[in-house]
Amino acid sequence: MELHQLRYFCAVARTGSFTRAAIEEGVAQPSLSQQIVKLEQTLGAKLFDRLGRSIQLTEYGRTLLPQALAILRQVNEARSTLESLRRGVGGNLSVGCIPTLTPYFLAPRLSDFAHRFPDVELQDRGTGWRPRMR
Amino acid sequence: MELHQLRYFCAVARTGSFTRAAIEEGVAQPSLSQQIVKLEQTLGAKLFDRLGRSIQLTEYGRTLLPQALAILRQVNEARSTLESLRRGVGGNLSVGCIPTLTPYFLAPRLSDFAHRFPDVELQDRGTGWRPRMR
DNA sequence: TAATATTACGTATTACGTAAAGATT
DNA sequence: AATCTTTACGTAATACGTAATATTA
Repeated sequence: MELHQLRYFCAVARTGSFTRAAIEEGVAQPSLSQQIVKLEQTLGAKLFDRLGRSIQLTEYGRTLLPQALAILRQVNEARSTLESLRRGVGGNLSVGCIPTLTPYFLAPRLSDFAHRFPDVELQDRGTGWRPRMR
Repeated sequence: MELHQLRYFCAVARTGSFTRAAIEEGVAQPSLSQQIVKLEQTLGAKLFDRLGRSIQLTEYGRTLLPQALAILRQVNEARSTLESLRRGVGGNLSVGCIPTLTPYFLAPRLSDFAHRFPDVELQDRGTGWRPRMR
């Protein structure tokens, strides 16, 4: 399983065509087709049903697709994170969140952010908001 | 950026040594060293400080490491998901969650699960629990 | 000098492109 | 017949291993 194979797979899934996928990926159709076959062999599962001209994802393909997208997204994220680090990250960003969501939704994301950009200082400035007590 | 390069990178980071990493990965040292250099070139950033015998992650390396691990984890997850699908998934699993967490914590994970194992039926059996109203 | 990383170079794998064949509407 | 995918095959890129060199404790 290689990254370019996952890219090709996603392109075929998205376009529904080996030809269009090859054009988008900038490779020859046969090359792309080979890589898909190879991916299928290494995974031990057919990813597409070839119905003449049209293509349809198999159950395996439908299972792999979101994961492949997630992998590629994460690869791009890694690239852009390093790129940000090279250029330096600047600017100013304020984030708000209702208290109920803070521990489960906001906190882990802030934690990831702090991990990724260790040079960005985070501050809790509060909201000034208080529950009505009267 | 290739998957095997990320594997090599993580191995070096974990072992702190090109030699030990090469042994673990089952390749010759120079080959592994080359791939690390190549990875550094494509990313445009040095990942390790070479201090004679010992190796230390640079800031770029420290930034990349968790992302590389996440990518490899996701790749393995994709593999094992397909493997599970090939073997068929069986058994019986009950999941509980306090109401406060359900929408933000449990729901998206169940959604992912349902997406990954479309043949597994999910049921909400309730908890029998009710808030005290007296 | 012993241990480790890099450089140099030859080899084998493999991804790719072109051309031809097969298949479906 | 036209369009799309697969197969066949030659080429170019590249990952790998061996050998030699450099570097440090």
